[in-house]
Amino acid sequence: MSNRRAEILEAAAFAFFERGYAATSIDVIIGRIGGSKRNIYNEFGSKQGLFAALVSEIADAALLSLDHEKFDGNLEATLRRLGHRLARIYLSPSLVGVYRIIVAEGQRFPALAQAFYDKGPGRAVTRLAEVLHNARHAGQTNLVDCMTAADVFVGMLRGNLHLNAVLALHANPTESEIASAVESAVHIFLNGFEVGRTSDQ
Amino acid sequence: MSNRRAEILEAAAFAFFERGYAATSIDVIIGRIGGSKRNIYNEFGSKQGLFAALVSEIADAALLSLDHEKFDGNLEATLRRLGHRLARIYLSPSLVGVYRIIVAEGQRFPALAQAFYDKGPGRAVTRLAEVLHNARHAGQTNLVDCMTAADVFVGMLRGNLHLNAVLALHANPTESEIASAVESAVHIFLNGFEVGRTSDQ
DNA sequence: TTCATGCGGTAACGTACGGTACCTTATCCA
DNA sequence: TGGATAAGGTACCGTACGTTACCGCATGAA
Repeated sequence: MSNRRAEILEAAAFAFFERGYAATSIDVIIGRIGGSKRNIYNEFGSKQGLFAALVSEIADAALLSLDHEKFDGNLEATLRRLGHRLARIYLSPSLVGVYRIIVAEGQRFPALAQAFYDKGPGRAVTRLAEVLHNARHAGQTNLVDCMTAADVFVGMLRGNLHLNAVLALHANPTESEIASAVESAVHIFLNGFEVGRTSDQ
Repeated sequence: MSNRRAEILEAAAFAFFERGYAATSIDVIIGRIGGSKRNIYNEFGSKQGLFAALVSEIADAALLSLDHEKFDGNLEATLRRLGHRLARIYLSPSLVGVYRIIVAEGQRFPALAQAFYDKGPGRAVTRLAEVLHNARHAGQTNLVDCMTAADVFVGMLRGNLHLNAVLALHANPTESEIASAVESAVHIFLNGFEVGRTSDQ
């Protein structure tokens, strides 16, 4: 894991995220950090190999922090905490960038799309399903289909702010926007939209 | 609105959806339907112009059917019907195709991304907010923030199946998968996940 | 010190792209 | 029927890309 390798990956991320996969040239990437294209071809073999390494690295690193999430005895608090973390991950520039390109190139690189899903959203769903499973064992819920429930919750979180981020319609959601989106998701997930809703405005 | 124009747009859609914007050449598009590149450049001016026309047309046509949706006195039934229609729209190959490319190119064509959102997801949210507003006037609900509620509901629907479709991980969701996703979304939106949940399995 | 080995830089190759100049052909009005 | 006008086809231009051949240079062993 040389330093040069990391340097190349960082420059590649910057370039790919800015211009997309097809529109980014090896020359531009190497132009950012100096040196020659041989650096890239010696290390990654091809443009495709460089991109695959980048996707793998970013998706893996982004979701890693979720693995330490545990059910702490309070389902609502756990959902809120996990939701916050997940929302922040999904809105992080690097994951949004990878998402954009994977979406565009998924059909041409099916293995990459699958790997991205497994390391990213798939892992989030699995992790949440485990949390819900533990909560059921602790008597905090009696829902049976933990996997579907996790799917829905993760989908809600992604739906709220992710589309805007992905389409680059708004620069950055504020902290309070994120908090409010997570709050809505948790509340609806547990109670539905109306029941016990704090009537704002 | 000549026939030739429609023919070009259809071929362009096919090519763009298959290979992405940057990787699709004018030659390939015209190769599908015969003739010469002058047809495209006379009608659309540039590759960008062709793509913009395509996005506008597809996003506009896809969401058009939503404009006839009305609140019919039963909120749950209305949500279910609107949800079904929306899910089908979001999963339609043409909208998935446009979404893929818009996501990838949104940063370089901000106006296109905005237009896509306004004609697509934005219109869906607005339409649903109106339905909820009417439902409130009819006494079927007392929720106050119709816009946020609509946002969440649309997000839930998108979250469930859309990601899989967009990443091309599964060929086509079955009718029953769509129905079950809509059912989950409606149920959770109204009641939360557990309350009164039909215990499947 | 010498020689082998492998990496880094340069320059180029072959290809393919978006766009256009130019010529041909069809269409339409008088 | 004849002439003008627009559209279609062909061939090409300049450019830029991914990749590689080739060469110099540093490094480490003997």
